[in-house]
Amino acid sequence: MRPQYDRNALPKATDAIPCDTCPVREISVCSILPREQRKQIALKSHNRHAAKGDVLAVEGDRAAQIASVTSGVIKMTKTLSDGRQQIVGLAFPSDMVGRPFATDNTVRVEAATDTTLCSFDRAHFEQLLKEHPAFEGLLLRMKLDELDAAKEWMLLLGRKSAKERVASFLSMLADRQLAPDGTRLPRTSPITFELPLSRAEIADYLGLTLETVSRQVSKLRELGVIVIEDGRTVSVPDRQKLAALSGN
Amino acid sequence: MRPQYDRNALPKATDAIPCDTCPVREISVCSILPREQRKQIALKSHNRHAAKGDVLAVEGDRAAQIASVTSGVIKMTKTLSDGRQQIVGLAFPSDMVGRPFATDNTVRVEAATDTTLCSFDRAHFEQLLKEHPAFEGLLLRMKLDELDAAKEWMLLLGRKSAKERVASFLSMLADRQLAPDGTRLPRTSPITFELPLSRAEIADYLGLTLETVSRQVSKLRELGVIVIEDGRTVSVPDRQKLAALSGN
DNA sequence: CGAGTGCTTGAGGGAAGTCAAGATTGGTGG
DNA sequence: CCACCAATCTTGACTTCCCTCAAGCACTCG
Repeated sequence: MRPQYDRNALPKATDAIPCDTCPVREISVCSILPREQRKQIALKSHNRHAAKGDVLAVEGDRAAQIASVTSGVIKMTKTLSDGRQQIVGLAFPSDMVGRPFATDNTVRVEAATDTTLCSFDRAHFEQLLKEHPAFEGLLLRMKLDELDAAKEWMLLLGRKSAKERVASFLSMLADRQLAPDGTRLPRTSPITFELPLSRAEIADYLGLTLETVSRQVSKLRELGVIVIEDGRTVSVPDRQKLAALSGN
Repeated sequence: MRPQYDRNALPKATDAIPCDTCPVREISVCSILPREQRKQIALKSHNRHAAKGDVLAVEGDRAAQIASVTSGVIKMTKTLSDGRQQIVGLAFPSDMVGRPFATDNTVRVEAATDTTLCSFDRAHFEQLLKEHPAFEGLLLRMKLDELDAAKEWMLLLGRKSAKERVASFLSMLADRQLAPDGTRLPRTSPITFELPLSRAEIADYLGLTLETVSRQVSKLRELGVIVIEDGRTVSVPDRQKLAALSGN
């Protein structure tokens, strides 16, 4: 069965990178598995690269691949028939994308930035889950966390003001930044990072319009809560202050 | 450690009902397990009843129980510090409530109607998951479905108009109704059902105000898409027509 | 029968959306 | 290296949909 999207947009296979040098080896699904299991799992996976904008799957498409993000950011979107769009999830390094145990995708999967992935055929992946209950257990835990995050986002989409949404988004990004060695950073220190999304994409994530996002970013800048180094680079001198504007 | 909520509000233990007469035996988690495993699981569970309004857990509380809903509807809510509320999930018969593998609840759990539950201590439940990979696998599948539903809801909260939200909600309720024998109903036939939520609760679920919900329900009634038998009882003569107003 | 609760309807206001210029940025090729 | 073009972002003016506030209605229960 042919996929409906452009084959050229598919991520290209690259030379296999052993898990030992994987950028997220400390925090990915694989991290807590014993070396032996890890090796078996590595055999079934292959490293892929996706350029910004590459579409990995579309709504209604056959769900063929499951992957762990090793660098970059993947966005998952849903679209109404008249074109209104909503980003329903972002996958950062160590997160999984793809839908095990379903024949069809319910979301469009697209690279928000240049991305590297550790990818599995869905059938192989499901086989691994069956053979390694520890792996399945870990995936369950990850999905439970994802569900908690989704609920948090439902609160944002249902009840927060535009300013609170933008502040929450920036706060979330700050919290998800990784140190150069792939480990997580403390939750308090000042931080500078690249926005992985355009204003339009941020709007689609926050349930706003791009103009509203732009206005609210400007207001946060005027308040001194954030510093815009250039359009896409943001500094947060005091994360408490930003968090205070996030509602909650 | 004492729970922070009123002990009197806790569901009361009732006489054990064997799985063989469980109202959701055909569709619950347990349904596809072999009889032997089912028996072991039943040993660890107990039937409980919760009256409408009973609070089973609050945000920040220790996560102590996991339960399968056997009748009624449970709502899960999140609240901002200034009182704004959002319902982030409903659990219908055969759905699970509770958060395995986390010490604290991130949501408030409350009976939206009179409810019966098949309940487990969290520690026992986690033990069962460990001992029965098939059970764990099934829970994973359920949580993946729940995640899909959450994403669908994010689209609603982020992008749909008030009228589309109300139509989507009624459409979803119609789809989730069970026949008297506990099996699922066809997706097309005309249907009459009770709203499990008040106007205020519907508003909290849809990210609207209760006045807006009331107005939109009135408009759908004027359009002839729904018939209000009495304040809480709704008939949908043509479900296609209702679905057409849901956006998507 | 009156009080309480939940629901409906109306009038007015405000937060975010829409439409429309400009300003910046970044990529490309001369 | 710089100039140009397209894409992205910002800002402004106006509109709209939903929220807020308020009043009245329909049931239920003491």
